Amino acid sequence: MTAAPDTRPRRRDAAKTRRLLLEAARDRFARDGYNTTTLRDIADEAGVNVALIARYFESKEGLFEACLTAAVDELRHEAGDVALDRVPQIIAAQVATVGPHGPTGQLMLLLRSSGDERADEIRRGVLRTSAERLAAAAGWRPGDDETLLRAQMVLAASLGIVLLRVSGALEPLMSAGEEDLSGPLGELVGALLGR
Amino acid sequence: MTAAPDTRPRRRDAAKTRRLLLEAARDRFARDGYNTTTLRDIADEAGVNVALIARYFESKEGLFEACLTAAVDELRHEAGDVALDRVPQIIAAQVATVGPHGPTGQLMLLLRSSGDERADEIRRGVLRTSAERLAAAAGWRPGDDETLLRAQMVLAASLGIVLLRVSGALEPLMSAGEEDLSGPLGELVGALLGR
DNA sequence: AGGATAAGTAAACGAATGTTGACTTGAACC
DNA sequence: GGTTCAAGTCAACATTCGTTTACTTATCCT
Repeated sequence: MTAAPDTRPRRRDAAKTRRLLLEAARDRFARDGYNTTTLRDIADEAGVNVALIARYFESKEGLFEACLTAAVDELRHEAGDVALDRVPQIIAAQVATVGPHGPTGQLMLLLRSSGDERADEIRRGVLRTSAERLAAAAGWRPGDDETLLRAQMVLAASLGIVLLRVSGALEPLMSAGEEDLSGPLGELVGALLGR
Repeated sequence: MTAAPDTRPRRRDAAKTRRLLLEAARDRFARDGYNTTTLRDIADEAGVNVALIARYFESKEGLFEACLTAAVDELRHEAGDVALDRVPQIIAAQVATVGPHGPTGQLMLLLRSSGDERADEIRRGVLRTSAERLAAAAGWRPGDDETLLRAQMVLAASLGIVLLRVSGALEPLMSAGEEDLSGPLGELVGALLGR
């Protein structure tokens, strides 16, 4: 019997607690912002000790940075090059799945400033490449500032909708489903990045 | 010589320092959010002593609430009932004047949560009536959820653009002027609340 | 079985923050 | 001029937060 990977749940599992911390941190950071969220809140929500954050993520900024890069990976995985007419559906799906207590609040992380220079750098990079990918779907070539501006406005609109949904308590926007959003979003994208 | 109101600058002027504190607080709250901003920062920026905040505004939450109501008054003053085709210009003007160090960051206050229940109540009220006024310009009547949803999406888009301009460092969106924004905004509004 | 090592815990530190109270100073009024 | 009271200052408080340190306990290896 050679080395079969042990799949039994271990009472002490570094990878698991690290993952629990990361998930809890993403939820809290996305919902409440960087400065409002305390490490003790995160640790409690993950059910582990506060000191473990320092062990696994060095510091609070390190944890936030890990949240950002994790979100970046998921987003990158999700969307490659897409056709323009599928953009509204994708945005609607992303926006709709972000409820006040929803699981996928990655988008919100892009708006939550930490003050940390490196985290801000990552954040800017994600926003910039997202806008460029969006613009590219509308036939953007480097130098075409008008199209890029419009793509950034689409991105800004999407983020604004997410923000109001998670923290705004505006009806009917908050409880609107993907099917309610995709229509108006389609017209919005069509108007800005036009057919 | 009867009681002519004394217009000479007084070395000690309660109303003036109160105003200085309020302006400094609005700038910092709008730019950095509630929890990130410290009372000592605000007092330093206003050039007065920290303890005066407690005297004039009771507490930090009281100060934030004062900022919100002040912003509400200005916004209410600014826009009564307007025709739909003038909406994009108004939004563009509001959005354009909000630079990273600009003076009028009232809109951002609507997104900065304080956690305080009464402040959140005010915030929700402003957002709700703004959306309804916007919807009314597009012929909305109570019960018409589709139009209201679209008006809220316009509002969300505007706030998202402001947010990315003040904290995003996205070019060309950040340095776009009112004349660059009014065109695309017009198409956005037209598409969502459209004729 | 027994030690070695990683995983987890508990408690405390220093710094920063909101808030409070006593004190000082300037201006208005007699 | 002297009194009075608001306007402004100073210093300290109790908490909270991020972080560190020393300690305990479970799991793996020989």
